[in-house]
Amino acid sequence: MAERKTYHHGTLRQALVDGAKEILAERGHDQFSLNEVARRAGVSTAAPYRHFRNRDELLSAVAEEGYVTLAEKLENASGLARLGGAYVRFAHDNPGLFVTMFRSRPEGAESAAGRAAFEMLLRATAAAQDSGEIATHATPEITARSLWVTLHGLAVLHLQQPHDRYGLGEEPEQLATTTLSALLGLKSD
Amino acid sequence: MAERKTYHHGTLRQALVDGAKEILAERGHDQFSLNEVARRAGVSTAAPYRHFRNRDELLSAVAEEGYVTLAEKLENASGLARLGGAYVRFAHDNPGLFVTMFRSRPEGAESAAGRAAFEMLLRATAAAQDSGEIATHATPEITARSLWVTLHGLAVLHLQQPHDRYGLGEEPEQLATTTLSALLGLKSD
DNA sequence: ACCTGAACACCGTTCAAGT
DNA sequence: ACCTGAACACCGTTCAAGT
Repeated sequence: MAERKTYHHGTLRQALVDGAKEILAERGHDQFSLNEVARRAGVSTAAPYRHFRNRDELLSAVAEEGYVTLAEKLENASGLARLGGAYVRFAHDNPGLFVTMFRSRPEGAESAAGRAAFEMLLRATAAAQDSGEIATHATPEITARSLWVTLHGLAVLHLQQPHDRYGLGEEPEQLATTTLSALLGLKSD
Repeated sequence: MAERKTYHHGTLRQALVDGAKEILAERGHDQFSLNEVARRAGVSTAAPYRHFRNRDELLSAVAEEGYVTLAEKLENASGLARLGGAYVRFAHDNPGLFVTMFRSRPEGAESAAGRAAFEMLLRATAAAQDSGEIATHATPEITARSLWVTLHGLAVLHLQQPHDRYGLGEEPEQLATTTLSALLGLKSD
């Protein structure tokens, strides 16, 4: 807990992560540049390499924070339909961050927050099965995983084709409700 | 239909498309380089710009051929489970091409082959509804779209996490069957 | 310990010039 | 009409050198 002093910057590492998030929000994942992150932080292009092994490792740190935020959003949603809506909403509101989260290769250990997000979906699935809201022979794990897969596909395709082409709706919440309803016969509320 | 002679190359345009496919298969979408395509074709890095406006337009041409191949694969599959298996199998066997297909922004007009692929899923969905194999209140269009979304999510997540983490299986066909069964109660055959 | 300055190989793209 | 050669701005990454 000793007070640390850094040469030019207080906490360059976090400044880089924050700057990366800014660029992702402004320009998207495809236009992300490590050199630009350094420029925004006011340091040389070599400076980030004191804190991250390479560009991908910085993006992994960004992704990890993204998973934490996503898990928070999901916590505030109850029920399968709202959970699904929150997932697609997150992707819709943070496209660059969302794409980054699912591009960064989780080497070995998996994100704890990412795991926590899945656990929420798992609990909601088990509850919906217990209450008879959804009827499936599959285990809660397999069912929840299948739902995750569906929500992820919905988010990904929505980011590429934001306009409504198949009557699923335009708004993230509507997309999730319509899709889950079509597959599971889930009630909208 | 006049015989055309090109300076150094017979049909550079197709050579570039083919070379791009090779690189995508060898190195994947992230490592794709337009300059390397030119190098492989034995032309200068400026030559591709006689045939494509830019890098993205070449990748769009590649994507279009990918949709044609995908539609062919789907044609040889009958029933929802086999269609789904063929979709995930295609992504599994051609990851670089698959990613390219869903990154290239369809400006205005949509791929005819991509539309044809969806039509096949739509017909299989309607048939499954008619036979009572699947029971859902939703229209065939919305149901088919929801299934497409699911298969796409399955393919995307499988490419990132090829190992079996949730008991859905390892093989593309198994993944599709397990997932569709969990959501729809679809019979494996 | 942390950052700079300068370099390297590479990228996408442009444009005058060659045939 | 089609391609080359050379240039431009930019990228990710490395490394000796500064403080």
